[in-house]
Amino acid sequence: MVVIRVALDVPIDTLFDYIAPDAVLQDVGFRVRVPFGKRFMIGIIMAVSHDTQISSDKLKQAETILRDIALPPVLIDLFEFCSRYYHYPIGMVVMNGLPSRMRNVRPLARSSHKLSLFRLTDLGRTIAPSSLSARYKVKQRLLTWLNEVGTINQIEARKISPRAPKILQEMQTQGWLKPVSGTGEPPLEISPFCAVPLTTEQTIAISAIQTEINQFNTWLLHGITGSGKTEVYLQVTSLLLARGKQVLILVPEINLTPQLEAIFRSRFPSTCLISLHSKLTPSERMEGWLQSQRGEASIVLGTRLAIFTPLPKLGLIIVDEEHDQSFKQQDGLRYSARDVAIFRAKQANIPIILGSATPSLESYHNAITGRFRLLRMSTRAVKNAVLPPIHYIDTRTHPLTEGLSEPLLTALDNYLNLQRQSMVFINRRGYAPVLLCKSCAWLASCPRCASRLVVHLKQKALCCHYCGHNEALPLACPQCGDQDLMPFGHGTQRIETALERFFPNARILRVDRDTIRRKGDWQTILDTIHDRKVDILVGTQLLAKGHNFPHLSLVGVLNADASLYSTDFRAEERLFAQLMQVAGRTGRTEIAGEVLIQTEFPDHPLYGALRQHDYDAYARLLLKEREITLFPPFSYQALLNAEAPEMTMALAFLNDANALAKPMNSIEIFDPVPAQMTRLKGLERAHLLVQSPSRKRLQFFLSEWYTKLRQIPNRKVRWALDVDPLEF
DNA sequence: AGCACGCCGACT
DNA sequence: GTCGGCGTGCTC
Repeated sequence: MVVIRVALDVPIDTLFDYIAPDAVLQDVGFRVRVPFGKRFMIGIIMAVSHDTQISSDKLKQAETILRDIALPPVLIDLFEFCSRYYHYPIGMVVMNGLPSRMRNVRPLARSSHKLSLFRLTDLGRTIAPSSLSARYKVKQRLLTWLNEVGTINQIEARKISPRAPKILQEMQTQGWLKPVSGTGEPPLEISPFCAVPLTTEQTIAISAIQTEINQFNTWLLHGITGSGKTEVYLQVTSLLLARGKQVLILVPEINLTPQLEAIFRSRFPSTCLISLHSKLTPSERMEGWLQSQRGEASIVLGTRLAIFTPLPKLGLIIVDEEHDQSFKQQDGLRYSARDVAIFRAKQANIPIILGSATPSLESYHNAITGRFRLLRMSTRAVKNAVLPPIHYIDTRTHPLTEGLSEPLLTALDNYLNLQRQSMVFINRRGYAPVLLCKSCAWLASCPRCASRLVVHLKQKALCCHYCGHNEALPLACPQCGDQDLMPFGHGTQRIETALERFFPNARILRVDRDTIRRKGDWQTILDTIHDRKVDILVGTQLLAKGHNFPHLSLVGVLNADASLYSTDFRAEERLFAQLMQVAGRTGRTEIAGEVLIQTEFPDHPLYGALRQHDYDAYARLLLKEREITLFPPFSYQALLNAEAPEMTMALAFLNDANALAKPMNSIEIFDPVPAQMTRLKGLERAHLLVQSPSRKRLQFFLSEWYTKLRQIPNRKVRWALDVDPLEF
């Protein structure tokens, strides 16, 4: 009797056995349609066997094995590793990692046009976009793109206009375009053209990686902002493309994809590059997945979900901004794409590069203890570009008007007169974070969360930044009826308004999640900044991440101190990284920049190290503290999260869980406590922390504990384990 | 997660 | 009498 073991998208941590008379060993990895309870489901065959533990009266027969696309064995191993390490049901791990389109039985037709990639013919190159009449706006934009980037695919075209695919066909019949086959043949341009000579540090980094290009190594590329990490990525990528290998590049945020994509595309114009992220339609994602799986896509660039892409010829993984929290998924399968990437590189025996100006303390510790190989780049790549001086404005002696100090306003005025760009950074969107009634001290709070509602004056609304709850801005206090409601504190909208008053002639642009949504396009904002159509930028950390603004001279930081009081032991690490990133936005060209930070604690060691741009000194200081307190990276943690309608239920569950835990050597279990965000979306939340100096022992403990936890009869409590948690 | 069964209250 | 509330239990 032939039995197949199937992974199904259900929250039960087991595989399901089915009789499949026609199954063979080679069917592992194929999809299969099976009866499950009263319905049918699509699953993945994880194993083929001759015996089963399941009694024959329960055993059903599989309906059809869909032998169209198979998951390669390495991907199955990867899923199994994730299920084991993160203690999450195997079927849900598998389905989380695959395009949703695969759950559909509809044949995965390869629509012919999706593959096509176009480039200009010699005739096409002679046509200036501006020579076309304004009636052909789409055609103009397609030509401009092609002139700048070299190639265009269907997905990019559709972003320009929904009619673009048709117009591309038209341009092809006009003889302006020719299709390029994306069949993964080695690129014509093997060594990429680099306009600027490499720095010594770049050369050293590249040749170090090059000498061990065929084996597993975790390289920590610790390069200050502007030191040219991207150039190192490009050069190492070209080495592997020349060997016919595939390269996987992970970026933290979707906003960073287009930028890096454009750089890679212009450097490797005839190489098939695809980008994978959550904004693609299910079909687009499926198509990208298939191109990767067939080995046609040579460069795969994407957010954390891209780590589960099948890549038969994988030769290198790059994780850019490796310290970024976005690599950790915060719900469902709580995986760290960076850590999974390291596993994957080891599995494939290939190098992995973790790049950052401010590495996570975990990675930094691994580098100085020799587990990772450290590559440093401490000078800026552009000649004469220097790191900007950082000054502090003591807000105890400099009073604030609308959140802004007089020295900062003077500096803004100076740079405005010099026609240089400035940026004011405040990590809080909206107008004011609190709405307060002056007569009865009522505070606007979210009905579903333990959070304050944020005033959004322009939309005349109160918003919860955790659950999205939105209500009209009240005219009077709902508690006492007094009309004296006061917005308290400052957000980007309020700073924008204040700056408009202080500098009526300046062109001010606010950049945060709200304006991105409204304008619909991050790219147009970037263009506006690059074309110097803006004098003062006001924004959140969205502005800080990875972007290069050559005309920026002044960076002002408001409200940085908030993180210094945080109970989160990683808050300082994050604040330091964030301020280093913000400071790095300026002085990237020959023209020196300047950073002004408003703070109540200018003598805090964090600010001292920041002034020196000394990541190492501060990282070592933080590591000392972590060593004494036995926090990560000197211990490994797991969090048991529970949520329920009542806090008592959540805590009761955690107490039961605690009682079930077998006391073990070098495993420390803390008491259950309410989560930082006590209530979220109407559910009360609590957790229990487990800590151990040994990752192995922690894993051993968790495996045993998890099997017991699964047997607790499920009351109204939803629970999940978070291994290596970043949020508490 | 679905989807059943099952046992109590308020309706045509 | 039965429609429907959601507690409990199972899915190979």
